[in-house]
Formats: sequence, C-alpha cells, structure tokens
Amino acid sequence: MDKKEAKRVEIINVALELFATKGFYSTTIPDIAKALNMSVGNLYNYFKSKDILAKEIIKYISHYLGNKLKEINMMPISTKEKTKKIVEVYFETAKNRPHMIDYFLRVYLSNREVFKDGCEGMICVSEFVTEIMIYFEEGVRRGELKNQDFFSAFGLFMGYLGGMVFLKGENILPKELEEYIDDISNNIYRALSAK
Amino acid sequence: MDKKEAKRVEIINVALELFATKGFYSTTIPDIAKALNMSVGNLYNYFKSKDILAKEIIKYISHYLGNKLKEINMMPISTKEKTKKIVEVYFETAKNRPHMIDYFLRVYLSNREVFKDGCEGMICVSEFVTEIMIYFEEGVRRGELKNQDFFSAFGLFMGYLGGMVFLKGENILPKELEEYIDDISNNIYRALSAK
Amino acid sequence: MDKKEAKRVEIINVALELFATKGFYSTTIPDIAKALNMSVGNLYNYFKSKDILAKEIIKYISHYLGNKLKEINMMPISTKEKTKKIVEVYFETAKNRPHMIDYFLRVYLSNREVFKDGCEGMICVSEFVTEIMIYFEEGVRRGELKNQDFFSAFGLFMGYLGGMVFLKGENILPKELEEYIDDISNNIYRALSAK
Amino acid sequence: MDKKEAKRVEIINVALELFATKGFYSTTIPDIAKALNMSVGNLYNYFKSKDILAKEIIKYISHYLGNKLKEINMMPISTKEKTKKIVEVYFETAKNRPHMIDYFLRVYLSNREVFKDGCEGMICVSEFVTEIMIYFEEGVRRGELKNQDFFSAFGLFMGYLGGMVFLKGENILPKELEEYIDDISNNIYRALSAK
DNA sequence: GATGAATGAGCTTTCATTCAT
DNA sequence: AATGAATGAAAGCTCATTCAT
Repeated sequence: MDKKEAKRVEIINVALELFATKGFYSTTIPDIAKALNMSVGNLYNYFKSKDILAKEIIKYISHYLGNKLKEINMMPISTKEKTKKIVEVYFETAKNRPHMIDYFLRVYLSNREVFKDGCEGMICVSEFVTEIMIYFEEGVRRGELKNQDFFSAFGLFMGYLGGMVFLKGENILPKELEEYIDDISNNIYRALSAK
Repeated sequence: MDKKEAKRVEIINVALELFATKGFYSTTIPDIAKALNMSVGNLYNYFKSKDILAKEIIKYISHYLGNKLKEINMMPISTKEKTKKIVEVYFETAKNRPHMIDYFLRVYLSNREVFKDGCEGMICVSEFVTEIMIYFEEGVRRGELKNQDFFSAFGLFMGYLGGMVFLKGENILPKELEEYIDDISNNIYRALSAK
Repeated sequence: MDKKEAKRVEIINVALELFATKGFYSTTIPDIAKALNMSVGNLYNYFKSKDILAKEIIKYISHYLGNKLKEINMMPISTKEKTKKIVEVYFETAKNRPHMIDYFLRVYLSNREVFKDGCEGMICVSEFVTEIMIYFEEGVRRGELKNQDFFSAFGLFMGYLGGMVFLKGENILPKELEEYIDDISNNIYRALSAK
Repeated sequence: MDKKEAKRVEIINVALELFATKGFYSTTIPDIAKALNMSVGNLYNYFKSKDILAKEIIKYISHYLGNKLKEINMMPISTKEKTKKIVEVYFETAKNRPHMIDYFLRVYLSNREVFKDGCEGMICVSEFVTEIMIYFEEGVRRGELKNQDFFSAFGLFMGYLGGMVFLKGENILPKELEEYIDDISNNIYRALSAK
C-alpha cells in the first residue's frame, strides 16, 4: 500500500475534523500541521492549497457516504425499508463520525466561494447524490414512490435530515437522534410514497 | 423619523447582501463601508463589531419572516392551506429578497462561532420559530396535524425549504421555485397530517 | 467668577484622574467627554488638543503642590522640621489626591514625547521646583544643610518620595505611607544635613 | 549556538532602544520590524504580541542589572564601598546602555497596564530587586546599616538613582553623572548607615 | 457654546504560502 | 520527503480631530 496515499488520508481526516469543528476560516494551516505533528511546508507537499484540501475532503466524504448508500440500494428490501435504512445510516454517521456530516453542512454547503472552482453544482458529491437518485428512481419504477421531480424529493430527504442534525448540534433537540428515526422515516415515506 | 435608525437599517440591508453573497469571512468591513459610501470608522459608530452586526442582521431577518408568518397564522383557513401559504411566502422571499434566505442558510446556520455569544440556541430567530410553532400546534389542536415531536416537524419544514433554495442557488433545479410549490406543500402536508 | 474658567478646571480634574488611572494613551477623548457629560466637540472648545490638555494639567498640579510648599517655606521652623513637613505634604497629597502624584509620575515623567513642545526641561513644573530650591538654598544659607549641587539634593528628595509612592501603588509596601514619614524624613535629612 | 535565540536577543535589544526612546505606545511594530530589516509577520514568530515583547525586555534588563549587582555583592568589601559601587554601576549603565535605564523608568515603571498580566508586583524585576535586598540585609547583619524597613531603603536607593538619570535625560543636570557619584553615594550611605 | 456623526490614517495582529536548508 | 523561518498583504478595529447643524 502506498505510504504517501496513507498520509493523504490521514491529513484529510484530521483536517476534516478541524474544519468541521472550528469552521473553514477559523482553522489555519498551522493548526492542521500541528494536529498532524507535521510541518506546514510538508503539508503543502500533499495538498497544493487550503482550498484544494477542502475540495478533496468533500469528495472523500461523498465517497464514504455513497458507499454506505450503495449497500442499502443493493439490498433486496422494499423502498419503505430502504427509506428507514437511509435515515439510520445518516444518523449513525452523525453519531459515529459527526465531523463528516458537520463538514457537509457547515463547510461544504456554506462556504460556496471555496468550492467555486472544481466543485460546481454537485460535482464533488456526485457519488452520494447518485445513490439517492438510484434509490428514488428504483422506488418509482417499482411503483412504490410517486413520480415527481427528483429534486423535490432530494431536497426533502437531505434538507430534512440535515436540519435534524443541525438542531441536534445546537442542543435544541430534546431526544437523541435515534429516537426520531421512526417519525422521520415515516414522514419522508408518506411524503414520497405513491400512496 | 430617526435618522440614525434609518442609517442602521440601511447598513443592515447592505451588509446582509454582501455577507449572503460573498460569505461572512470573505466580506470585509471596508467592503461594507465602500458599498455604503461611508467611512470604516463611522460604520463602527453604528455597530461595535463585525460579529455584532451579523447578529443584528439575523434578528432583522427573523423579525421580517416572523411577521409574514404571523399574518398567515391569523388567516381563517385550514392548516393545509396554511402549509401552502408558508411555502409560498418562503419561496417568494427567496425570489424577492434572496439574500435574506441565503443569509439564514449560509451565514447564520453555518458560522456558529460568530453567533456563539448572544444568539445561543434559537434566541435570535425566535420570532420566526415561534410562528412555525404556532402553526404546528394549532394544526394539532384542530386535529389536522399528527401530534408528533415539534422538532421533527420543524426540521422537516425548514430543512426541506432550505434544501430547495440551496439547490436553486446552485443552479441545480431545472425549474423555477414556484413550480415546486404544489409538490412540496403536498409532500409536507402528507408528512405531517393526521391523515 | 468666570464660568468658562470653572469648566476648564472641571475638565482638568476629570482628565487628570483618567490619565493617571488608565494612562495617557489608553484614555481617549471620548472617555473624558463621557466622564464629563459633555460632547467631544465641545471639549475641543476648551482645549485645542489632547497634548495641550495634558500640558495644562501638569501646570495645574505644579501650581497646586507649589502652593503647599510655599506655605511650608514661609513657616518659622527649622529645616529639619520643614523636611518632615514636605514629606508629610507629599504623602498627604498621595493619599487625598492620589491622581495628582500618579499623574506626575506616570504621565508627566513617562511620556516625554507628549510634553516635548512647551514643557521642555522643567518649565511646566517650575512653580513646584522653585519651592524645593528655596527650601534647599535657605537650609544651606542657615548652615543647616550641606552645600552640595542642588540637583543631587533635588534628585534625592523627589526620587525617594516618588519611588515610595510608586511602591505603594504597586501594593508592595507592607505599611501605610504615613508610617514611613519618620524613617524617610530622617533619611533625607541625614543625607542632606551639614552634620 | 542557537540561531533563533540569537535573533530573539537581537529583537529585544532593538525594541528596547526604540521603546525607551520613543515610548511604548509611540513605537509601532512596523517601526521595530523596519529597524531589524525583518518582516512584521516574522517578528510575531518570535514574540506573540507587543505586550509580551515588552515583558521579555524588562526581564532581560533585570537579568543584566541583577548580574552586575551580584558581582558587587560577592566582593569582600565594606557596605560603604558597595554602596558606591552600586551607584557607579548604575550610572555606568546609564551611560553605556542608556536605553536600559530609560526603559526601566519610562516604559516599565510607567505603563503598568502593559505589565498587568505576568509582571505583577516585582515579578519581572526580581533578579535585580533580590540583589538590592541582599546588599541591604547583609549591611544590616554586619552592623553597617541601620535596621529599617527594606522598602524605605529600596525606595531611597532606586528613587534617587532613577531621579538623577531622569534629570540627566532632561538635560537639566549641569554636570556629568559620574561627577555626582561621590555626593550621591555619600548621601545614600549617610541616610542608611547605622552610624 | 454645544452636539455627535463623520473621517481616515494608522494600529496590532493573522495567515496562506514560499523556499533555503 | 521534511522543516519552519520568512514574507507581506490584508484584516478588524481605534481614535484624535473636524464640521455641519
């Protein structure tokens, strides 16, 4: 296995946590280097700029979540069950690897100027979006989901889940995220189902 | 009419647009001053710091949107109709005063460190949240909405609408926001209704 | 009595306290105006600049202390008794009007650049210095003090007293200033006396 | 030899001179950087803030003077002779490294707000104060000095010497400092001696 | 005489990035 | 690959002073 690649992944994970926790602009390159026990100069041997690092991170996250969703999509279960599984995976990630979801919500979605060049549209999160699209289109094909505009469905799904994680992060939710799984997956399924 | 107050509001509106467009950290105080044809020093006579300005802006937006929702809540119409009206108002604002919604999504929700002191929880957006709460609880009381955790409903509503506006902002939506009003308000109502 | 003159004196006293407490550079003109319930603009009607105000203050203090010393110099007592009286007056002022002594030590003596133009040498404290000179020369004439260079005697007197007040201000002295009066006036007299 | 440490010392010496000459607040960081042929940013790699730099300088001076006094304290000579030697060293320093004494008097003693945190009391000048204390207590133990409050003696010593250097700095003294050595050390010894 | 909004130069400090070693 | 000293532009903020009212 490539040693340089391993270091790249290590940098991505450490930077991901710092960016998600302190914000993109409040995290400095020296901060990241120090957290890695690495010199700033050497960090630049792996990523040519702070912006490029930020873009690599979001691709990494999209790849990680896309894989999780791909597994669900390949399961021989109903769309209703898949819906619940997706909510579960999302909340599970929010719990086990909270920085990934935070990065998505608070770095990627929020600092668009950083991602202008190279991550236009959904380019850098396409692996993840593609799986949601597959989930949706298969549900429609099977007659389980209503045939509406994909983006309306996508906005519901991602906006809803993101909103809940955000509320959790703000300590506004009275209960644990897991306890909302049934409510939420029901709400989503009722909204999308062909009835 | 209070001249100083008028200037305050002018500053808020100009800064709101800049922050929403370029991001909080990429917008400098000199940028704002220049856009206002005003000296940097004088800007500080109105707002003691960049952070304080940011907080006043979100309160201003919350007040603006809260008022719009209050009008809807006072209408003698069914909860289903209110649901649609709220979606309409939100998208209308996203169209007429797009920076307000962008500010909410991309400045307020994303740069939590800026709003730490003084805007904990939902303090600075309480006017707005309160109206959503009234909409929801009245719907439940009337037997039109299912009695579930408020935050689950709130997350759905705001996450969904926010997600759609974000997708629009990224030029990902193939249609105009207005054309989604029916789909979306139906989806929301189906998700929340007592059936 | 002149109303404008009364206001001038009020400003001097308030500014004196602020400068002595917070330092010359850390005290702003708005600070002074606010403490006086006065507008900054109007303050400038009384003193054309911050520097000029500072210079007027030191003259005012020199005048005040000079008068106290003049009274002592006119008393029909021995030089030894006068020495003690001067120490007493100095410490009394340090206790009752501490800002005067602090101003002398921490504003006037320390920020020479401020007093460059107009207060060269001892011009602005001449009233005070003159009385010390009279005390010294009369003591020599009477044969009670050793005939040495005046400045050596002056440096002893003022350096010693200033040093003690400084130590008191730093909370380093274990006892009250008054309790040092005997020790100090004895030390000074022993140093200066013809023996 | 440690290159970074050498640079640290170089910065301290240059900043010390500027602060002593122009005053703490009238000396800017760019002033210091320019005098060092160094970038502003790099200066901050050595000292995290202007205040911290000021504190390091006073420690450096205290260390320098403390060493000089330590040598005197270790000499097998009478307290009277030590008294004279201390005055000599002080005036010698005032002549050879005048900025050190000026810094002590005009930066350290005067801008207390700068030294609030970290240099409370005499912490940052303890090396120097300690030697004066040793000189005094040994003199008392030997029966050569009167057993009085240490601070009264300390105030005399430092106030007197400081006052003389100040007068010299103001071009008020008609003679060179060295010519006062006998007068002054006699005055001090007469004041302090057990007689 | 009185007000306080307005100016703008200048301050301290930060930080992405480079480059000699 | 690795280091970290060095750069310098630019940020947020302050404040003495002015001036229209």
